[in-house]
Amino acid sequence: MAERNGGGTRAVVLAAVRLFTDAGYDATTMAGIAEVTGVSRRSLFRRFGSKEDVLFAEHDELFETVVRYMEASPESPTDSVLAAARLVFQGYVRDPEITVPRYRLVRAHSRLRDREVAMTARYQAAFSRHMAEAAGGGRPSLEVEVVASAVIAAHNHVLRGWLRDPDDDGVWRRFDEAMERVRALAAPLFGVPDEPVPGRPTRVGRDRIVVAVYPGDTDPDELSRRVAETVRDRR
Amino acid sequence: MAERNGGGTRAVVLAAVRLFTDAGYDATTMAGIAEVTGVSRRSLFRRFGSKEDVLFAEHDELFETVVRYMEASPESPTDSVLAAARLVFQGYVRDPEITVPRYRLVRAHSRLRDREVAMTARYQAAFSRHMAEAAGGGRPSLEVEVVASAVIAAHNHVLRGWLRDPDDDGVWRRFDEAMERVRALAAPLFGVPDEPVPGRPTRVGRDRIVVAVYPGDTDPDELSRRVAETVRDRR
DNA sequence: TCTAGTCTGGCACTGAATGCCATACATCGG
DNA sequence: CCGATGTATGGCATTCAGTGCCAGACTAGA
Repeated sequence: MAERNGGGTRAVVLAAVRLFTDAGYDATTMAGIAEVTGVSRRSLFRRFGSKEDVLFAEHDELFETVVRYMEASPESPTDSVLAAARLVFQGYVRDPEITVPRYRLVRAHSRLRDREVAMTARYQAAFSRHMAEAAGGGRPSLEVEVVASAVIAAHNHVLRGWLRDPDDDGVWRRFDEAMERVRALAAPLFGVPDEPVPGRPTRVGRDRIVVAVYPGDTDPDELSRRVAETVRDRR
Repeated sequence: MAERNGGGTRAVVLAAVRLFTDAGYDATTMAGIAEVTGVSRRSLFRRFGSKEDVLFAEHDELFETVVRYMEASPESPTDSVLAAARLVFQGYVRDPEITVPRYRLVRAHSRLRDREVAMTARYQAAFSRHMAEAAGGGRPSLEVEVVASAVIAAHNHVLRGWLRDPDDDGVWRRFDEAMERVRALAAPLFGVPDEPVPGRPTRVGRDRIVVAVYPGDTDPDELSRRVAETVRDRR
């Protein structure tokens, strides 16, 4: 047996990441990780479940944390989802020692890429569920799922930028901007009672935004008349 | 050696699906599939690559087809993406013999679920790339990625409904409605030059839709005046 | 007919993943 | 202090996915 040193989970993950990046993911065996860390091969499987899960162990913990946080959040469903996304982002940015090399590995191996994608899908599902439950339970509506996917897409867009250049300073500003744009996108979706009927302007959101949707060939005078009418009605 | 019958790829897939649903995915071995289909174990791996890929072989073909179609499409990038999504949907609906039992398997096994999710992520990436190239190349912008994710989310929303109840008639109507809503969502994102500035109405899309975004407390008269003005300008 | 290229099956091997059992260790009631 | 109980660990054996290698069958073309 090798010497007893790297017992901590995080130490094992770090050692594994180092092996993966140095020798290659496929070339690194669980026996090799066992040898380096001093943890037996069998125990590695017990603690992490699989070779991939060694690489994503930290991320799994993050997921648990974020979901618990989101479900306990007192804010509106949209706000708690956005806050949760911020937590996820923070989980990455705060730990570049693992997330950055992992990103490189993920880009190179399609199997790992699938695993990473699956993680974000889990977040998306959790976000959808959270918003659906706040909206009275049942299955997530189309709007809810679109918003959840938009949050994830925006998150990943900014995140990938950071992963390519972890020294960039403006990440947090860009992240918050992206989330604000998603919020603006989401607002009309939730405000519309049934569906955005073309030709019928609809006041949306208690006090934030008005959105009007018309066929492009609507007569301008007729259009402005209808808009004014609707806005006045609900004022 | 077993008798030489199920040589065709589709026949192999169907046999495998049957085995998976009858005996369970984990309990079914590649040797078992080889025995039933009369194709040798070695050839199964050569043709499909892995056990999972047997289940998703048809889907991989579909992906190739859809991407080729989309890239050759003469329509606007948004339209060709929506048409591509329609093709994907058709790929599912037209082949319930495989897609429906696969859905059940995917729901039960997290590994297969990850694989399924990875497929939709591939579509999303292809959609993003297509729109990004049409917009002058380079990396996909935030807007492009959000729209691609919304298309996928809407597609999956309707698809899951159908997979739960494949006998439902109204699928295509609901699919087209969902896509129209995504189109309405996408229009303002692409039409606005920089970001959706509150208070400045913007004409979007050559001849389809007008969307105006304002702060909720905008004076109704001022609002209708601006809308009319903008619409007239670009007419 | 000979040949080059392609597809297939059989065989052996690596390595991930799991079940089983024995052991070390910590915790707690006596 | 000690035995009992629960838990984490290591070692061992086994199954099975996945791959490299080689031999034979089949096809197309000179």
